[in-house]
Amino acid sequence: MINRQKGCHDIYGLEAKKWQYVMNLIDSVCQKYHYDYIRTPIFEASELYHRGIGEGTDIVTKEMYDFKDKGDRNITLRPEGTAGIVRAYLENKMYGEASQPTKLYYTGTMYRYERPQSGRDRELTQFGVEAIGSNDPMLDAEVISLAVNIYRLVGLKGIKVNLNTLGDKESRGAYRKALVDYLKPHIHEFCEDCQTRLEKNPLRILDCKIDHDNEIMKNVPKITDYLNETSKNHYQEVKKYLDLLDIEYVENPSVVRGLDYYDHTVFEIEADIEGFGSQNVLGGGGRYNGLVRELGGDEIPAVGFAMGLGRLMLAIEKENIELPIEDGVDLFVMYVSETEKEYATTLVQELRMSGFSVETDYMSRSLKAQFKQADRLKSKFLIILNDEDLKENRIQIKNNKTKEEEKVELDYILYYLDEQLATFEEENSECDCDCDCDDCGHEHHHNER
RNA sequence: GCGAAUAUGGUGAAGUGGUUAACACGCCAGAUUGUGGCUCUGGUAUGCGUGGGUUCGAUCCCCACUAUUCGCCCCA
Repeated sequence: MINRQKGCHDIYGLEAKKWQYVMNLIDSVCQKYHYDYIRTPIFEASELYHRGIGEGTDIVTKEMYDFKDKGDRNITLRPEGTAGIVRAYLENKMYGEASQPTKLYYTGTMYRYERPQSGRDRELTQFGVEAIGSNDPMLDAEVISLAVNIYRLVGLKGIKVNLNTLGDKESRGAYRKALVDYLKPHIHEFCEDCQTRLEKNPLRILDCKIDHDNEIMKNVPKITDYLNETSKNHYQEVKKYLDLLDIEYVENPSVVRGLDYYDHTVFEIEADIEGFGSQNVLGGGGRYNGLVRELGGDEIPAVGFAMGLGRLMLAIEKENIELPIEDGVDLFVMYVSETEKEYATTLVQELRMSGFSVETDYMSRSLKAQFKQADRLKSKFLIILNDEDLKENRIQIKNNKTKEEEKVELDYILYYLDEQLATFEEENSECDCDCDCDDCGHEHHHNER
């Protein structure tokens, strides 16, 4: 017996339906925001990530799935989406297209060699957007609002947006220097990791959980004091547009992000839900004005985010949100004799081609067991074939809710079923939630408790 | 990479150093000679993660390994 690999999952059944629902929601929201779908390869040249994500980052130093292919090329399974998208943007010269900025979205699996735990897998699915070619702060806000609105639309309540800015290169350099100067005399009091961070990536010390409560951290220099005019303005504008968009956020100077390519706006959206695991960041992103150049393009600004869909699913589960999932079938066709079975074969196909979702028996079940199976599948109507009826060119159709049965002439089956299903839907679509909304058409759902 | 917990049938889950390892769900059949969902009756399962050790005897005790889960680190 061969088992699934560590940190990977088989998604099927009800869970798979939930995924499909969320994916569809994402597609429709992105369409409204006018982001175009893009699909890039799951593996890329290793160098892309070394240059794109940053040589010193944890992802690159210890979490990448990389290997040599038969042609001796260094290959890496993508650990994140942005670098590949920017590569595609440059390679396909999207900057030359008439419509700018280039707004793209993707969903797909990413791979990181990590120790799995709640909310963290080796194969993870991310959804993300990238808007390349504009430095407009309104776009920063749009990207954040797109993420927030997706969480809102699935019905999540406990989300919190943490916002910060890293400033441009100049500001960040000045801040970095001030930070190192401030921390250096005390660094021996910090944890081992922070001691190495001081050299490699001092900003990361800000979100260290171990040293967070250290006295010294209370008076640590703030990035906001080191922003130059352009950086300060950009940040102010982003906040202005977020307010206009009615997106709540918390300014949190400890949000620094783990990938090197970020500058200016950075944000993280965390789950504020009881019982959620410690990996509570649902999504994050920001501006990365330096990345396109880093990967060989011109100086082209960009902004984006990514969210982990596995964590989103976890959040949906923890908040007991019931997604409006369609399951079950319209019709179950039952038969016993061989001639009935032959008729069932063609009837089932005809009904399916006419737009109904239809199931039948493949297990040589007794009639009784077929009734059970039909119930399990939540079949709305049952068709019970009978040689006697067939001789008289009619079939028996039973409403599985009211238990009413009717014999219907073969010529009228489609018409009859269309009509019956319509009234069935109507009778069973009454909203049983106790909300006060006017138009409870089940387009939305409610998770008030 | 580090730490902790767990490992019993299709599923959930009791339990014991010693004849046939509970119970529940599920599934199948019958009561109901072609109309189920409730009920009752019966049936079902090559099951104690793998490899060693202690013992007359191990699912139970010890060791190792593996896997899963949770946490650290880091990230989505």
